[in-house]
Amino acid sequence: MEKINILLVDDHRIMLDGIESMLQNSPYNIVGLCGNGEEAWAWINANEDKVSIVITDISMPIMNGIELCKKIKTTYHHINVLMLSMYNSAAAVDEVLQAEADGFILKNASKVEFINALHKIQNGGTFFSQEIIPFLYKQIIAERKKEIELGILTQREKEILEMIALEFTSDEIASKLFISKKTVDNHRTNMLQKTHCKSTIGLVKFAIRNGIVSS
Amino acid sequence: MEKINILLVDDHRIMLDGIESMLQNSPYNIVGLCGNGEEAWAWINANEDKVSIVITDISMPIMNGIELCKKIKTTYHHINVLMLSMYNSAAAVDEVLQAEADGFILKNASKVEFINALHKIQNGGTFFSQEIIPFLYKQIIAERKKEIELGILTQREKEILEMIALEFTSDEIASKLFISKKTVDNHRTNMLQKTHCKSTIGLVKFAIRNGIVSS
DNA sequence: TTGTATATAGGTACATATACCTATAAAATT
DNA sequence: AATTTTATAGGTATATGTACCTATATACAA
Repeated sequence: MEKINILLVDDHRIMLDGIESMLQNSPYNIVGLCGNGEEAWAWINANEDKVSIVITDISMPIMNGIELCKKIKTTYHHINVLMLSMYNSAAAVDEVLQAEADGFILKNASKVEFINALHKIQNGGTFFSQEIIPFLYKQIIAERKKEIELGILTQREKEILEMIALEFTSDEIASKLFISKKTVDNHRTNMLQKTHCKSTIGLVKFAIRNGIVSS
Repeated sequence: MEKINILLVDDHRIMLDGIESMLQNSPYNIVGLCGNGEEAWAWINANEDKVSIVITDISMPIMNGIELCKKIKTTYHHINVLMLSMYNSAAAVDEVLQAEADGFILKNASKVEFINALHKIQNGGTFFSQEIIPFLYKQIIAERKKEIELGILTQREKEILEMIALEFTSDEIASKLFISKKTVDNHRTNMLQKTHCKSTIGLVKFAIRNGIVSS
């Protein structure tokens, strides 16, 4: 039986060793080891037909796993990607999904789970650690809330809110948008009502919370 | 030659495997494996004379490596501790030093460095990864900057800034602090000057940026 | 000990924001 | 076709914040 070729990408030597020893006596064959995304990307470009699955850490120097995954997915559709992470943070899960990885497991996964993930991915499926699921769920709920929270404002209101949070006064905003100061103030009043904020300060915190501006 | 007994503590199975394979054909003998600090602490209390060196990860569930190290160092002076970390953050290094660990290396350390660290520690010495030094320096600079940013405000100013960011008006703050509104306004003016902000909005963003309040 | 920073408080003037109104035209929705 | 939302703009009054001042007592540092 022919073995499945795997490229291992991780900047932690111990991790590479650990995974390598895990895959002994399995149908998976490690054909390459890389210490960061850039190295891995060069390797793949030189050996695109020699690898079926790329197992990559998320946080690495120079080029991280997310970027690597995005590059792979836009150029080599036949290569599947399994992401590895130390922590199950909502942000990480989100990034992995956006990078369109085929699987995401934590580094404390058991050998059984690991092999299982590879098996599913190799067969065109996806695999996400059980531990990630509740986090993912929370993330989805949070995203929904975020959209709802932002959804209560119109495009114009968001535009004005951004300028408010950028420390422009109503007068300045009016000038920049070629509208009356009075109109800007009306938008302010409406936003205060909609967001149940007491003052501009609350609006600014709302803007930061929802990613309209950064602090 | 008698082997040196080692207790391995890490919540990542792959990491345990990796270290175990690294220590094959070495004078070190792994006599126990634990998944977190609490487990390890119980193990040590039951086998205090069977272990010479504890190799422990820093971040673990229930009880982390720092706490474990502190407990070991206050009760069992003869046990040496080598801390492992995924990242070389200044905060981590600082904590490791405070916990009085005998060594601190990163998880991407080579086998040679690993064995070297154990050797030095076993002989009553200490070992810290070279890789930690430059990062530590940067981190310290960064920490200093942060402290400077917050340090430009007095305690009272920070107190008032927090209340401002919590959407209280000067009048309300004055009432709560039993001072004049005029005093509060003076603090505002001073803070605006110190932080080079245009208005309260800038102050609030400053407060959020520096962790005085959350958005 | 002589300055410097801090916390306090007042005056005056001006700038900015907010709370109520009304009103109109275009766009979207029902 | 009728209704609602959105973006626009005005009036008036008040609330809140900001820019300049001065001033005092205390604590801390050069």
